[in-house]
Amino acid sequence: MLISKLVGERTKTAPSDAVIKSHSLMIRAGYIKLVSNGIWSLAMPAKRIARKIENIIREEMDALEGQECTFPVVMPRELWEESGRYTSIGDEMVRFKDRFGRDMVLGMTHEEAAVQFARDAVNSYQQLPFMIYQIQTKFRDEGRPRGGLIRVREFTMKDAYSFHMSKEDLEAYYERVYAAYERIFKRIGMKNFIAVKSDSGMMGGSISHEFMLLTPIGEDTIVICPKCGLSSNMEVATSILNDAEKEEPLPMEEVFTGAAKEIREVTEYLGDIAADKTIKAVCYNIKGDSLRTVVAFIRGDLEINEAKLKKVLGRDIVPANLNSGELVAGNIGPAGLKGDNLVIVYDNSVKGTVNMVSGANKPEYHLKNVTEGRDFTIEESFDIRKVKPGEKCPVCGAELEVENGIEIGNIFQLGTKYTESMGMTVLNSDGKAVCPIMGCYGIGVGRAMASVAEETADEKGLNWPMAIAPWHVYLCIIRSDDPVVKEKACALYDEMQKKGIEVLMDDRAASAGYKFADCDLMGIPLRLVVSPRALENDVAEIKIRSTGETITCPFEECVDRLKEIIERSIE
RNA sequence: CGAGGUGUAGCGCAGUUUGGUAGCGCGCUUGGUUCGGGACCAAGAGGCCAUGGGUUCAAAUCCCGUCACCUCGACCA
Repeated sequence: MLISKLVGERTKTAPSDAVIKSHSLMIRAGYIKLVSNGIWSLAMPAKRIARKIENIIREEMDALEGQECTFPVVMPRELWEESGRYTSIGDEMVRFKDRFGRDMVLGMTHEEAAVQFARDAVNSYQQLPFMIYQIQTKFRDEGRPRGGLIRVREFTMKDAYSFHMSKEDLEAYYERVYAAYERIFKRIGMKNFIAVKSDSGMMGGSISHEFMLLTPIGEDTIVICPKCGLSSNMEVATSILNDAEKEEPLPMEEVFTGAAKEIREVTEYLGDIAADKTIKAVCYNIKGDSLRTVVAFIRGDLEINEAKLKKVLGRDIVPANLNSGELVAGNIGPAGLKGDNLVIVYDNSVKGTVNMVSGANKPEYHLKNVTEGRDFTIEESFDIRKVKPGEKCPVCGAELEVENGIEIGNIFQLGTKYTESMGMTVLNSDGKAVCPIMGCYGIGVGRAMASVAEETADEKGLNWPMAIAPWHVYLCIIRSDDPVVKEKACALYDEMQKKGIEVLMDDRAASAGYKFADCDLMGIPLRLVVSPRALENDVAEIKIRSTGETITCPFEECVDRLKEIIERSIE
């Protein structure tokens, strides 16, 4: 490819609205162009990277006996009603009518399509297990896309679906996919990633993992044990709290606290009270049922984990509107709390507490020395709290750390949610119809690309690992107006292409510095300079983008040297 | 969906306070001089100032509405 003909504008100045490296640099290097909020066009270099990532994924999926298919982007409402997700999924799924007035949806995931595809074709246990996958466009109408390709509405995803006769078989296959995912992310050049236990959310199913790139810009929060390696998404992470000191219960008393409502205000008002000696109430409404209010009690220094609370309730929740009800916002406490339509949930941290401060359920007053078992009684408590750094690992007891990550892939043990709801059965060896057990496995291609960019870019620009670089070599002609130089460079260009080296030639009549800067910005791993100076000495100069190392070699040998470096860095 | 911010040439921005001929840098075109880390000179091209409605002799500028984009939050297989 000649850079003079490459469509995609490279700029010296960063777009003012891009706040993360990969977003800003991919725009500056002419890789991506915004079309609409969360919707991008990819220029040739980005498309080449995407294709290389896809091919690596494809190889690994094929090695797992995967069968590549394509499912449709547009599907009819009826298909999604079979699984019940036409109504259970919210605004994230785009719905529209076709010209005949039929309800259609844009695919945001393809469990329904995969089951619909497989259920008629597969009739016998002898055809299982199998895995079908696709690499295709998804559309999810995100509320707030951000960060360039990190969070978008339209994107390319590899999604795979496996079908098994037994849980054991699924588990064994799941392990193989897990290992394949680790290989995929390593092969595309990602370094600082981990697999974490995750919430299976609307997907259904039980066991699931997310593969996360650890980075401060990540939107997900991950709890990691530095000692035993246990790592979980914050949504499901658990920890052990330090035991409270044993205390004798003191008589409960009412204290005036005026306008103090938040824990910080109350502890400041009362002077000598620590936040962990308080109980706070956090209120929610059940989604679609605004009459009922969920009151979650938790120790004052801790935070409610809404994902866990949702699971305990089995319902979706939204922040409560307390203006209309009988609750006294800011003064809610477990002792003496009365009200119709209340759903009270206690966090484990409140169980067995002694001499706590909590709301008195009337304006301007709190209670001191509230003691569980005497002033109120917990029949059942749950873990509905967020883990904080420094709390103890539930497995080994070491102090947990909290980091941010970008989710770049996930794997789920789905179970029979879709095969049951959509009526997919096969005959087992006893001739009995059973629903196959499913797993599903996703990787976002664009997000993986942006994540690698984020991890490898430096102050000069992008910096692609050889395995996914848009081109291996940036052939930089200094003095392209010199016919001898130009001729030599063009000969090299042809030779490299014959030998399978992917090369981008800078044939422009620009200064050396200008070209070097573009090369660095685009992040091409190797730079080959052909110049009058080098030709005079019959040498060529190779510069390695990632290390800054420069190699001077005899002109005749440079293509072979490049070939060798490329092969060494892809293995 | 809530709060805040921004829309002026392909990109980055000034001009808006105090209404009066649409500007700068980069990039682009042409010619010339340069030529190993974003060269220089000269001459050009390119804008319905997001959009709709007001106010005014006159609106990028003042008023009202709408849209788009960005940030934080909510939401998110």
